[in-house]
Amino acid sequence: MTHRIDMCPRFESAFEILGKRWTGLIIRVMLSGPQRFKDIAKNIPHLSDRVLTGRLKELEADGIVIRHVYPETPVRIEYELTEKGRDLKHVMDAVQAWASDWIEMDEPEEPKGK
Amino acid sequence: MTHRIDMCPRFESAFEILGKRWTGLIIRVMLSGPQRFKDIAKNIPHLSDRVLTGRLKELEADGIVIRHVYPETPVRIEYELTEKGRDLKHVMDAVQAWASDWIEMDEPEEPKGK
DNA sequence: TATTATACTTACATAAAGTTAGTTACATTA
DNA sequence: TAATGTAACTAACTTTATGTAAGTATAATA
Repeated sequence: MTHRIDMCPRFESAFEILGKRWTGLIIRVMLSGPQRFKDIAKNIPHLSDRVLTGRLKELEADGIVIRHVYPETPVRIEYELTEKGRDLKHVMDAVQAWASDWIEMDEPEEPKGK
Repeated sequence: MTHRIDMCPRFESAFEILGKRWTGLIIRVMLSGPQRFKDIAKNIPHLSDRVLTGRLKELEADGIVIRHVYPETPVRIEYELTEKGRDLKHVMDAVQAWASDWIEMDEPEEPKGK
């Protein structure tokens, strides 16, 4: 009816994943290799256990992450990126490049005067 | 204390912007040139006015978008990406490439059997 | 049996997003 | 002059997502 830009549904799908809080940081941390739950949590300061659990499940459902269970004592569970997940490195690199060019960091991490 | 990966604060900042629902799609639509409020809304189906207003303000505050007011009748307001915003094209291209490689679209946009 | 550690769950509070309706400003029309 | 129409919001309310704190499951060990 009206002429609208043809928004690629794959692009929309991609942003349903990336456009959620924490997802980008989780993937970035996992790009350095398989990680245990607590290691991911440790590397992403304000991320809660509850949300990390949810995100890992979503990413697993999306085929971006695999969950490995090692029946040791205590049980060891590792999360690893699939090829699909590792290929997001190109996206993360682009974000990093943009951030390096454009984000200033004069103020400390949590500015008070807000 | 513990050894954690040094999460680049610029990267975190970038994902505070990109890691919000709709932001990626809004920027993608704006990459095709200055747009009026209603045009952006028209090109992003399920995005509400309320959220679009908020996102445009955030993006303006982040220096990614400029708001131009043309005192015509009725008043015409156009939103345009700044250089900082246009430079996000590289990120969007990487997302598009990843999505083209990895996102399947067998099922219709809103699968029923979920 | 009690203790310890990891990887979750659950319950509840707050913040963000969705939905619908209304407002403002101005020119055109009746 | 009053009614109408349009774009760009804004307000009120509901629903969903996230934050926070505490609790659970499992298995080896003391």
